[in-house]
Amino acid sequence: MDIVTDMDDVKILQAIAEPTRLAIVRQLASTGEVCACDFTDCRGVSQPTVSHHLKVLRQAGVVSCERRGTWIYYRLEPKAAARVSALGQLLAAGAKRQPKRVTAAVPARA
Amino acid sequence: MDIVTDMDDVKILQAIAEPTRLAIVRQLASTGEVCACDFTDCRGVSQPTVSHHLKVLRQAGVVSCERRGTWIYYRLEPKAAARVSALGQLLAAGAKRQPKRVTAAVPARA
DNA sequence: GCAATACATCGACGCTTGTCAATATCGAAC
DNA sequence: GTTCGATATTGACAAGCGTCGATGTATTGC
Repeated sequence: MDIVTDMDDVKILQAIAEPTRLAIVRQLASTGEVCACDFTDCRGVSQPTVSHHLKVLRQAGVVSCERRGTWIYYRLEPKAAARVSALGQLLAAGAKRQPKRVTAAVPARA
Repeated sequence: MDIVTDMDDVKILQAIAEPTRLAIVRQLASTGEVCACDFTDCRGVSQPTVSHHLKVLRQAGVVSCERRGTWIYYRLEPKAAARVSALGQLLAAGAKRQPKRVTAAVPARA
């Protein structure tokens, strides 16, 4: 029950690749835990829109929530954060690699 | 000329958040440099579609290309890779943070 | 029970995106 | 210059996405 596919990565990235949702995630990363009502106030979007974005983030496994009385608190999901971190390091390592040129000037398939 | 906004991050994430483009980027990260024609073969999409995806990645600053004769070689752009890496580490650090609970059980805006 | 608050869902609307067939452009080799 | 292979661009289409107003659900406190 721990298999993770590439499609999960796409889902996570899609969830983060939107201005409002990235702002939400950034706020969660800096604050640790945020009440849903705080997102509604800080961004210039309506309450249903915030709720929709939070649902997208939830379904992608980027955030999780916990109800405490009237309020619902959101926090980052470590597994998703780890996936993004791993991908970032993969890309950074790949970009550092110097163009090898070992493969002559001919495409791989020849 | 080195200012980088949050919108750039969104652009980069949007570019990567698509199955075919993520596969392209992953291949670039592992191989270091790939000819455009190799993408056309490996994925189940047409040549114009690959060209379109490469354009999106180029405009987002995720990849750069260099012409060598008939072929065009693509590679990862270090700056974009660094941005993804930085965001990933930010999220990982934010997710590790234990729910503080210092803010009682009342939302921030009170 | 009722009213009030916080959040989710629904339905509809424009806008964007991924895809392809057709066509154009560019460089190499003859 | 012409032909050929590699890549880019165009135009069109369906599908997906972000947004909001209206409405529904759930919890608290009276």
